[in-house]
Amino acid sequence: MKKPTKLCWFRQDLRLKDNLALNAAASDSCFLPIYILDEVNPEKFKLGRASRIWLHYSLEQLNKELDGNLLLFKGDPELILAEIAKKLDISEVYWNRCYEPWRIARDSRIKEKLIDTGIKVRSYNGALLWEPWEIAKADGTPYRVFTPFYRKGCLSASLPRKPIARPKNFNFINNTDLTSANLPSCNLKNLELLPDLDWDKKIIDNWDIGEIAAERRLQVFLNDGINDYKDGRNFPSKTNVSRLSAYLHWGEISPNTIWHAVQESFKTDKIKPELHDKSKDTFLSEIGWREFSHSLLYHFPSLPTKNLQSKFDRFPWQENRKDLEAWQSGSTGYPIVDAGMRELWQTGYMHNRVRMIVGSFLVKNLLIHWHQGESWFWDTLVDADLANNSASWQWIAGCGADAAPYFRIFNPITQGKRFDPDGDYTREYIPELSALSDKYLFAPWEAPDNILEQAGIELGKHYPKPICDLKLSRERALKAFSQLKVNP
DNA sequence: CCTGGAGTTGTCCTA
DNA sequence: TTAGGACAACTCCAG
Repeated sequence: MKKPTKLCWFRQDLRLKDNLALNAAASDSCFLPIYILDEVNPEKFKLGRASRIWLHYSLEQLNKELDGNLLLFKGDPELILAEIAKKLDISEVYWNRCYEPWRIARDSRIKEKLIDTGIKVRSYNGALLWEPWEIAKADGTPYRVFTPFYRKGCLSASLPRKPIARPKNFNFINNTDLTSANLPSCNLKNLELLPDLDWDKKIIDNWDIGEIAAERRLQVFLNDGINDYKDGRNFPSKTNVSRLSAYLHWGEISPNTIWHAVQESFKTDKIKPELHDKSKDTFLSEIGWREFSHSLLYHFPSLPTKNLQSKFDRFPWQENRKDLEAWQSGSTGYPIVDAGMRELWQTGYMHNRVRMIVGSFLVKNLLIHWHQGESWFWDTLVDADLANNSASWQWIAGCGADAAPYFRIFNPITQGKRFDPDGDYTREYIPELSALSDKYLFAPWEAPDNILEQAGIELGKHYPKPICDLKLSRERALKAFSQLKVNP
């Protein structure tokens, strides 16, 4: 009699460490690890281009860690899993849960089907510190404000589970069985995840992708970044942010691993305890924001498409192709905005402080709908995440949960001066302005002609003139927002 | 049901 | 030069 085979379906948990589904599937007997690229079920939110690049290299790494035993498929998981189960006599199927509404629907369908055919199915929490349905107010309804969600909901709930070790060894299904089953698997190249243009080269130059790289990144952050996180995180040229977002999204590191590693690293550190504690708490609360976004998406599945505050449905957004393209390409004429948008295009990432600046600029100064920003970020960020992306765009637009008040309109000149005081970040991404002094760096149109000339800049030729007037666009936004008042 | 306090990240004007 | 208040009103949350 053949040994029963257990299947581990990798999804957004591309790691061996702290992977509950993997440990369950690989505990004994025969083990089959698979990944399925599903381009059938997601309707609106198919993977963006940057995400596809990241996924390509993540799968390559994961396959390496599994000694080349990861099977890849492309298509509808429901059909593929049924075929594998039938051909290989699969007895048990394991995965870690995902929380996008379309995945929840798909996975419950699949679970039901598999159980119907007599297969044992188990799913685990591998992506969140607390399940969205566990955190609720006393009356059972979900939180809509971050602070009570985090302090009362999360921190007073059970402590996050400690990470578990990776399985010691794998008993992969043998090759003869696999070959004779003739599964419709394909190689990495056939998944066609890489774009036609050379864009991916720039992106991978900036990142080491995969589980091992994620752990290294965490160590770098714990050694250098986190100590001055509270203040340093606001400065895009400093190295105080973790840059773990993409790894977290793809599950190359678990939030539990990060949470407990941070706690541990502070236990042993005796320098400047009060500052450290503030930095520690601030960083952990950012993990809390990730939990909050996922909770919002879970309880309000229309978060990616509909204003959480429906009074925003009558907001007078402007259609403006030209302005949108200027924003996307980093040619608005506002250096800190353009630096951010170019960082995004060149690296697949943007520093959080700058995300807020470019978001505020799009939504408030240009009055362009947050959907446009959301979808550009979705396409170009390596950390594109449905929950974080939609919750954050709604937040900056003012229509989200616990959102920024409407009068909070970032001034790109002030923000540039305050958070990039030496201009290092801005000059890195806008080299054509590098010879311009700090004084005019964030408002080059204010520089006298001779200063511009000395710096070798002709506005409108080497660098664009600003596409809108800050004062006027601010007033226009305030007026637009005032139309939403319930009792004018 | 009522009530009081509070709500990630800002800007601008005025004294 | 700098510190403090206005910018509005609303909803959320907990006691």
